[in-house]
Amino acid sequence: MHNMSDIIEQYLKQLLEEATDDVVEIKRAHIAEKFDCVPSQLNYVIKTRFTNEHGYQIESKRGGGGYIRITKIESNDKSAFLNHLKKLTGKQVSQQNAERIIAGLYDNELITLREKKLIMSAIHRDTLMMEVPYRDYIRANILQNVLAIIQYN
Amino acid sequence: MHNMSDIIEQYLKQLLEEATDDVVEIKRAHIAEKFDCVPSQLNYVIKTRFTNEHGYQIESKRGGGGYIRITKIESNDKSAFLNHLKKLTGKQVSQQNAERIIAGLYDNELITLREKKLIMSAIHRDTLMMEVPYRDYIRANILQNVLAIIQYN
DNA sequence: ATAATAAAGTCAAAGAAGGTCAAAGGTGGG
DNA sequence: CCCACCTTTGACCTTCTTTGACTTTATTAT
Repeated sequence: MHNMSDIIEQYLKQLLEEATDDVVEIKRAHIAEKFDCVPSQLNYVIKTRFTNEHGYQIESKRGGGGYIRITKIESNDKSAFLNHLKKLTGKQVSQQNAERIIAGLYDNELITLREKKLIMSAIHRDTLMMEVPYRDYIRANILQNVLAIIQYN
Repeated sequence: MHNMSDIIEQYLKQLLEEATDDVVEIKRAHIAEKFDCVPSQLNYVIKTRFTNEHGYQIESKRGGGGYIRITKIESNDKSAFLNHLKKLTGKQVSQQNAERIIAGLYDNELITLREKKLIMSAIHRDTLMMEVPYRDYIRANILQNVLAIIQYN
């Protein structure tokens, strides 16, 4: 792992693995101190690596006794998880969000590494070669198909 | 071995030999400094000597903690078949021909049934939702990517 | 209630890599 | 000697990360 953000990402994911209930609660300032970085770096890590699309849910509270709670979205119920991703995809989807969703599928072991690569390449803007918003519509089409196939195969 | 590019090529290949797992990760600026050349020369070396066709795969990341990762891929005889299919696909391809090619991949056990379904759905005219000839171009793009991924993964 | 304190959130600027492209500089075969 | 084809170089671009000043929200003490 190369940079602070990656290291913190790994650390948080490890905490999640150790947690029995897929929930982990942290103190932003505490983690920041542990890794000797500014607190807002935690927000960056969370915003770029623990999104809904990735299959995580974030809750937090400010003020005294504040916290950030990261919950891994229930993927035991594969169908529910896929429906969740279908909703996030909608009728149009950006490359960035699509990539997060696909990464989430892989992290949850719903697709193989090669499938991930195949799907990633199919929804890439260079492959689609057209302007937004059309691109985002086609991408959503492809991803919706993918999600349906994974759900029922 | 008289020019810089050849020397850097040799150097990188040596690093690959020393690596146990056929992967080597470099910092562009660092190598450039070591050989006293401009960083972009590394891009030149990689683009001309470490292509897919040469049997290498390149990944990279920008920003803090950025890197260039070179992976050596073992080339087997399925490569020839895939190259053949790449030629058949060309820059544009009809749904019918694409489906034949994909079926061929499955029949030759180069893809799984689910992968076949995923790819079929991605290149279907209902998914691409646009008129020929654009449809045939995008379809060819997708299929070319698919073929490359199968070839090198 | 209010004020003080304790968190977390936002956002934009600065920093750190790598990528692109075209012009300029070599080189070797015909 | 020329032309075609590498290589080398550098200016400029894009992407990702780090940092910090400022804001908002919740709790606690007066």
